[in-house]
Amino acid sequence: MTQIVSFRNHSTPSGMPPLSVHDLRTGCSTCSMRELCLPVGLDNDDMVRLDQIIRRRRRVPKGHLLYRAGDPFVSLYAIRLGHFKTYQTHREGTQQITGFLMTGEMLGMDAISSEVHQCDAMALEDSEVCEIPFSQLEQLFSEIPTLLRQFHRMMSHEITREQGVMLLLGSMPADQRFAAFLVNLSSRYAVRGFSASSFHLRMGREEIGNYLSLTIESISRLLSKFKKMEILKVDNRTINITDLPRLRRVAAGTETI
Amino acid sequence: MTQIVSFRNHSTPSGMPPLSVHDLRTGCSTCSMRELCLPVGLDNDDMVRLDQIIRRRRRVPKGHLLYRAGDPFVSLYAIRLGHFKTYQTHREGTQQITGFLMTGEMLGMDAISSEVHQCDAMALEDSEVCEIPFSQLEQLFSEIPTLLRQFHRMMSHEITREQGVMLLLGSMPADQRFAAFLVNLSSRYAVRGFSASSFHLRMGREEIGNYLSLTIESISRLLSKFKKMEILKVDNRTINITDLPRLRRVAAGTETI
DNA sequence: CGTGAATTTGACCAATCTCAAGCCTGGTGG
DNA sequence: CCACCAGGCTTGAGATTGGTCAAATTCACG
Repeated sequence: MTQIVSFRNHSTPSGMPPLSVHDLRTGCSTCSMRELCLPVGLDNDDMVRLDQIIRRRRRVPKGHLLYRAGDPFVSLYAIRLGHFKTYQTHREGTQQITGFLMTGEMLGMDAISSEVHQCDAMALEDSEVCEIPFSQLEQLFSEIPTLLRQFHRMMSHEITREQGVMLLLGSMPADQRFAAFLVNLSSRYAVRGFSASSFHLRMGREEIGNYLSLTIESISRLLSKFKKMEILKVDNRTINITDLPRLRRVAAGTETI
Repeated sequence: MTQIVSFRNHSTPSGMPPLSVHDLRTGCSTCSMRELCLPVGLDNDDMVRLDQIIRRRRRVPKGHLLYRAGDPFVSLYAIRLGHFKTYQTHREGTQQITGFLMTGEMLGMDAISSEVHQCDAMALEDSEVCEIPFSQLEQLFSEIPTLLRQFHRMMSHEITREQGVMLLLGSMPADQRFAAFLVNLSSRYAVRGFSASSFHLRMGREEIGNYLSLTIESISRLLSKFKKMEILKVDNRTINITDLPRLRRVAAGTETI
């Protein structure tokens, strides 16, 4: 692992072509399940069956909840378009964000065990998801072994991702955490065919701080520090990484500030 | 969730009878996979097929590695007896412990996605595991749907557990973290039919500190503090919880110290 | 332009770490 | 059986990172 932290890594196996704008417009082709099956030799019949299940779409406007903690678990959701955050709520009020998810990533896997959703999932912008009824998916597993295998990879990948966050929260100082966060976003946008160096933050400083267990003030100070170091330019929520290699070194702890 | 933190929760669905000493002596009956299938109506035939796969046992002496990061992923392991820790290694030297596992719990699920183990697994005492070759398990999935469903629950449960640790590392002060750690151990021993109030720590202060992202000194001070508060008694690595309700309140943050 | 929310910046504070010393404890050899 | 040693643990004092509080600034948007 050259990159120690891997927040929510893209769910796409490496080697997969990045999504094109065309993909974003046609059917459910950005759904994780479908994506994941393309490179592993599902035949056309299988694809059709998969599509029959995941065809249902649902729009979620900015700020609205896709599901909330306590809801019965019925479906997994693959993000077709947009961004989400997942968070758990403590005692009245305090929330802890457990992940930021983008196009092609999957929501709801943590609910399989208890059959109840463990967190809220909120759209950070107007978004659209594919609903995948889990019981139907399970049926399909028996018919399409490849699909099952990919599903296992996704679950396992989520476990690995969370271990990365544990590592980050557990043993990185603030600057390293934040750098790792930015590097992670950058890679995930790159995989999706967007710029790795310039992107728009869909979440506010407060949400970033919450996720990284830092205060909003710390995030702000770190942004200023990175700006001064000429690692990046900031225009409100637009980030422009001017020295990605250095940012990576900061994230890795190789370069102390 | 009354108990906010759920480190490595027991993998047994609630309502399952705790393991008896008898269980510990007969065959592979403590393997997670087997355990998990008992209450969900696997018939005898299925059970036999499962046993054929998981029959292979392996002893791991204290301090030895079951697998190490980078090893190719071949099997999952269910702990038959003993305790393990899993940890990732940073740059030369530093390690971050990601979990402590006990009898009946499963190791290796994080390796499915990459087909390479992501962490080292070391025995904290002389231990014994059942080896479950994953490819054979996959074959069995198609024959025994119930088994597959249980497997998904286990994966999902691991995701939930890690979210709990994220919550813990992200938003709890030191005393709360350590209390949560002890409450968690206590519950897991209770489920296994051991005393909830008195148990032996298999890991040193340093390992606890590493897991909770606290220094060894902090752990030591917290032990002293809890002793003074008459929440517990400590004799070396033997913990005796004298006021579990209060410890729970500290863990929950209800009772500030 | 005006208004409230989000962000930035500064000064100070507190939780936790670091460093350093001393203390048990269990194992070993005389 | 006892003394000694090494490793792990405890305790104290001071340093640091990141948090808190407060004020100033900028931005989004009507």
